[in-house]
Amino acid sequence: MATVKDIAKIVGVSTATVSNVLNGRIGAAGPAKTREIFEVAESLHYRPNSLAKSLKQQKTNSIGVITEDLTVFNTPEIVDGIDEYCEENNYEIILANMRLFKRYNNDFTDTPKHQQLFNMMISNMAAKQVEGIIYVGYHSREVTYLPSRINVPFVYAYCYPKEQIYSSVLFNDEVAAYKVTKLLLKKKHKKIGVISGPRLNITAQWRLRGYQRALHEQNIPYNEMIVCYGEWDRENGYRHTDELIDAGVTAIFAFSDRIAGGVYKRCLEKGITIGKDVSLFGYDNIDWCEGYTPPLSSVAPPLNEMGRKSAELVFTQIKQQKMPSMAECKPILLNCEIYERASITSLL
Amino acid sequence: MATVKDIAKIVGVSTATVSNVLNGRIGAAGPAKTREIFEVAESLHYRPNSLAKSLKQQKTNSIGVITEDLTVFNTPEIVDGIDEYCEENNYEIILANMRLFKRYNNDFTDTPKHQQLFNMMISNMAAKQVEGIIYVGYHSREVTYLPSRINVPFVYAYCYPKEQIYSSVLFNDEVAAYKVTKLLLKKKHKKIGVISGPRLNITAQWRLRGYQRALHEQNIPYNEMIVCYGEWDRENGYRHTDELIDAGVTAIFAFSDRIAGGVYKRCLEKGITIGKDVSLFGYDNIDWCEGYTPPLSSVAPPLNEMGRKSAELVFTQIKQQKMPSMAECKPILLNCEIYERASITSLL
DNA sequence: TTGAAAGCGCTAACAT
DNA sequence: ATGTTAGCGCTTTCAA
Repeated sequence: MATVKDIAKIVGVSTATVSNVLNGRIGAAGPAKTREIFEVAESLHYRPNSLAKSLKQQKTNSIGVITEDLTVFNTPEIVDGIDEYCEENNYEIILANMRLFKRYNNDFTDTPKHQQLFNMMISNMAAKQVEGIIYVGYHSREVTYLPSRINVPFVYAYCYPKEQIYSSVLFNDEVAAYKVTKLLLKKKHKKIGVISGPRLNITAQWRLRGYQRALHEQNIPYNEMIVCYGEWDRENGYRHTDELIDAGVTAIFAFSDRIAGGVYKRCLEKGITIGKDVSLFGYDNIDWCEGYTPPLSSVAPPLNEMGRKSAELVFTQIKQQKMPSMAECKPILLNCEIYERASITSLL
Repeated sequence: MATVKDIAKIVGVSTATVSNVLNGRIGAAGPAKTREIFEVAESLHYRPNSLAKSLKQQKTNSIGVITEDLTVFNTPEIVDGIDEYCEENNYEIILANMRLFKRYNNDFTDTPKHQQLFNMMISNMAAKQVEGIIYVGYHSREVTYLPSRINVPFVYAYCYPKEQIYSSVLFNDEVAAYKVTKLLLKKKHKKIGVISGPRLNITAQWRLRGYQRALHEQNIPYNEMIVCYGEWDRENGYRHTDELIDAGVTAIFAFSDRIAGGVYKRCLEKGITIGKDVSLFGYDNIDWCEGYTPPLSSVAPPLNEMGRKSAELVFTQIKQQKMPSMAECKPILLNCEIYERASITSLL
């Protein structure tokens, strides 16, 4: 690679002049020399060495992004949002992927091993002099990892820290579930079954709360007999369809699209037509929603926006040159979008 | 951030000694000093500045990964494979995402604008002193972009360059389609319909060739009446189901899982049971294959392996210190895996 | 308008 | 066993 020195030698000026000219300092050299410097730089395919530049300037214009697992379906879209925002602000991303799924055989309990890997990644980022770090979870949850003695802005996306001393960006499950339930109520559904994720899952709990609030507003008593729990998978939906149908629900709110997939399957077997005999709502708005017959109504988390917002927070903190206050570290909850498709119908 | 200088000052030795000790040069200092250096480094939370280190050593231990679009379904898994291999070799990834889809409204013809963006990305990577670059396409195809005057190893993954002067890694569509067809033939299907992607698409053409070869081996004449073309989407599958069924096919080979999705939909409407009345094979092995009723048989491209292989090629070239020969630049075609699920059945 | 020189943090050849 | 020194490529005072 050609260096400023090479150019300086050829043109017969000092490296300082070359640097100044190339960086657009007007009047750094006479017009003739200026042009020559550009020409030589061009012909040598000169590219400033960003390592040297950053080292000198003590500024890298880069932020680190640590993903728990890049291959988990929502992650790339969040990273994309971060990337987009960074590009607009002339920053670059250093990406590190923990590969939690493959590395630990899907064991996601936060073990010391995880903590160690986490520390390593942070350490690496610090070594690269990133000006901020965004930690992208694979799924909305509380993570126990805290960056130890880090002196750069740190933001959690799609997850939140045990202690609220760092910012985090999530989406509002309660409001989304409230909206969905209200929508179903408006369509005259009075008996709305729920197939939730695990009972202890915080996300599931928030969604349930939104569901309850909507019912409450309409003075419909909460009936726990038509609320089922299980994993986030198809199997769960499949298993609980019968009891909900038997209980006489006219609509089912599945807390994930995969769960909804199980409902489709079971209904097909039972000869029940979704969108006619029973209404169905999912959650996540995965690609395949449009692929179901009929297409599945669903809740779309604002993934791209979460990415952008996280980046925005990081930049704000970079500019402020100080850690955010406790108050500023309250998780930011963005709103989801509700997609109404043929899987739901109005009664009457 | 603490530096070697800080440590040196506190311990009362030279920076050289600190550096040597910290880098494990045994006997670089007496046991007492050695221990003290480590202690001080620890207490200062010292992290060597990798910019300075790389600059000095003229070696970054990093390779660049340029994705056409990180959010396109197959991309993350490929990147994951690259990442995995790099980690094993103590290299790191610098990721840059072109965001082709969002940036250009899904216009994927290789325009001058694309070329310009491509050059910018390469240029950026070069500035960061990456030791090699992997370009990850969003879909198997020929790309016209060539890295101009790059002096580091360059490998195309999931796409291949116009001129074969760089390595590329893809998967073998012909062999995969051959295997699928052969499998269906073995199950006594004689009349196997095809719903292909666009007629001019190179991938579609290779798959069709595999299909034809398998038929040819069994002396079954190729019947173009039962081969349909269209987009890679559900609509295409939906539209062509009737004519294939009417033509009396007992099995349908859809060249993408999304196309297969359309077949499911139409069959559901017609009261035809897939996996019983008609067998169905897809391609891509998307997550949702297991979600269809019955689960869709499909072809899984070796994404992770493609990533690993690309990285391997880069490392080989880095070690060789020279550009690969033309012969070495023949595209590497990895084999896909065939997943047989309940969507196909044996006749008799 | 131009350049000399210092220095970012680190390492490595070469003293001592 | 430990230190001196030079230098990676760049920017940036400060001086001429």
